[in-house]
Amino acid sequence: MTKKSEQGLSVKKDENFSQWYSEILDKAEVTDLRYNVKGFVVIRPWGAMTIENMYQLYEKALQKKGHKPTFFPVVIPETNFKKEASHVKGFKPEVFWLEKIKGEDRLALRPTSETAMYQMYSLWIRSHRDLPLKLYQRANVFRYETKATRPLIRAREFYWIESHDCFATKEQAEAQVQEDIQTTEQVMHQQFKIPFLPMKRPEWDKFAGATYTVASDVLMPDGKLIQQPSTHLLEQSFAKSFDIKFKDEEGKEKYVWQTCYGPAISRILASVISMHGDNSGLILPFAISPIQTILIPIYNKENKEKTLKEIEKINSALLELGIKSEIDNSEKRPGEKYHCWELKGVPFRLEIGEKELKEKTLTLHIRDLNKREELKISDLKNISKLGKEFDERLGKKAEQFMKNKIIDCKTKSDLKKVLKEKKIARTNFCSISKDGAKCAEVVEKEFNAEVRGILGNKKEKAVGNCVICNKLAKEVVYIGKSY
RNA sequence: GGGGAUGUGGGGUAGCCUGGUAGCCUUUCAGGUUUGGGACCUGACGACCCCGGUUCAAAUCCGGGCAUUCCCA
Repeated sequence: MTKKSEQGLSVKKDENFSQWYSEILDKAEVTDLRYNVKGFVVIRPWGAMTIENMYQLYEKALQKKGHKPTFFPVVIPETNFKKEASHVKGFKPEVFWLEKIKGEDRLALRPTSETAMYQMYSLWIRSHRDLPLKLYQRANVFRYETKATRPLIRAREFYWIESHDCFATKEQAEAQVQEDIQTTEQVMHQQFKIPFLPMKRPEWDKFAGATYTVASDVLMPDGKLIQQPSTHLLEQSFAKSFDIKFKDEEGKEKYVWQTCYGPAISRILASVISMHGDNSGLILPFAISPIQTILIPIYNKENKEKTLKEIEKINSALLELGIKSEIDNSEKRPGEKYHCWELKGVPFRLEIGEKELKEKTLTLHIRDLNKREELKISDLKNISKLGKEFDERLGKKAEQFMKNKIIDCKTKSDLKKVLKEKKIARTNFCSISKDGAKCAEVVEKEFNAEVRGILGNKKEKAVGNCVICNKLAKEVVYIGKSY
């Protein structure tokens, strides 16, 4: 085995995605899997800094739409947790319970925070003037997953944002669901460059306690769908259980209408890694990379001092421009540095050596294109523009990947073929209310796939019959394999 | 959900069948020489997943547990 394959990635992304994914997490120093508790991983600085950037962009978008931050306790008393019946039923098997402390209520580690936050909401909301109330928190949550866990993809602890909103009317709450879909579009798609299908889930697959759920499905390179941010119309089920009421303009007491929204940042990172990465390692969008330009000095004894001095100047200029820039001053040789930073997915590398000093230029290496260009020192200010173009290329590529994978199906054999090709089927289906559950079971048994739902942000009209039972179809659904 | 495979220094592995000295590559650390695509020299640190059983003797055989990983549905 050559040194190169020992130190770089030993598998190709399209040949063995699972192994590629595990290896890249380790070698790019995103996570360390050796913590040795099933479903829990250590997130290392490179991963944590990326996650931090993602959090900031997400929170900024939420705040712009009127959400305010909070922090709630990680523990939820059992009595609270049990207040909303269908919520308990849905989550009960997944809860980590703390051992009971004598004389105190038993405590759950939050799997999600409705039952923590809403008891406070009932204290905070009194008048229609308190509405809408739109709060969120940055939180880690705990779920006892029984399926196979995968780092960042399906873990027993994950890092997310959950926003919980209260309104005076149902219409406002439904508008919030649409706003949440827009937020996913603006952040996950426009900024992280992860395209998605907003799927209104079938009745049998909605969030425990919700009237309906719209979840974003993202396609992974192995052809499986992964659920990303989901938004839920809770209507008044929790409001009634937690007694969240307000007096309207006429002095009438009413229950609030609620929604909640949960983007799991650590899981979105899994999609970012999987969607954009290549056989050389990660490719991080310019918008979220902890380092946007890495500067590599190349020198010999004679010009070392001069080179380092010049590179300091360039680094300062970049920092001044608001670019996250760093100099790699380690004692590794240039070639090793190239490989290292390509593995970590830094968008741009600037090389500065004798040639550049002489010509007052820089050599710019572009990660996704694996191409070198000459950049004049006077053109440093173009880096942010180049960063935008960098992200646009990632976005286009991702969209193309997704677009080519949604195939219209009319028959069971179409369906079989499409799923075998690791694609998503778009097809007529009898119903996503309870009536359709039987057909969904057939899909699961015969094709090992799931009915993911209908588009959540616009209506697609079904013309024809259900692909399974052949009765008149009410819906156009999307069917795919999933995580 | 079902099935298979594997646990040996930080990482990758040999040894296991046929019980008896834990070998190799890499990383890390120290010092030195180097610096335009994964450098070299010298030296050092560091391991048999856990619990039980068989045996004079267990990395090796047996049982259980835990963990990792792949495949299928």
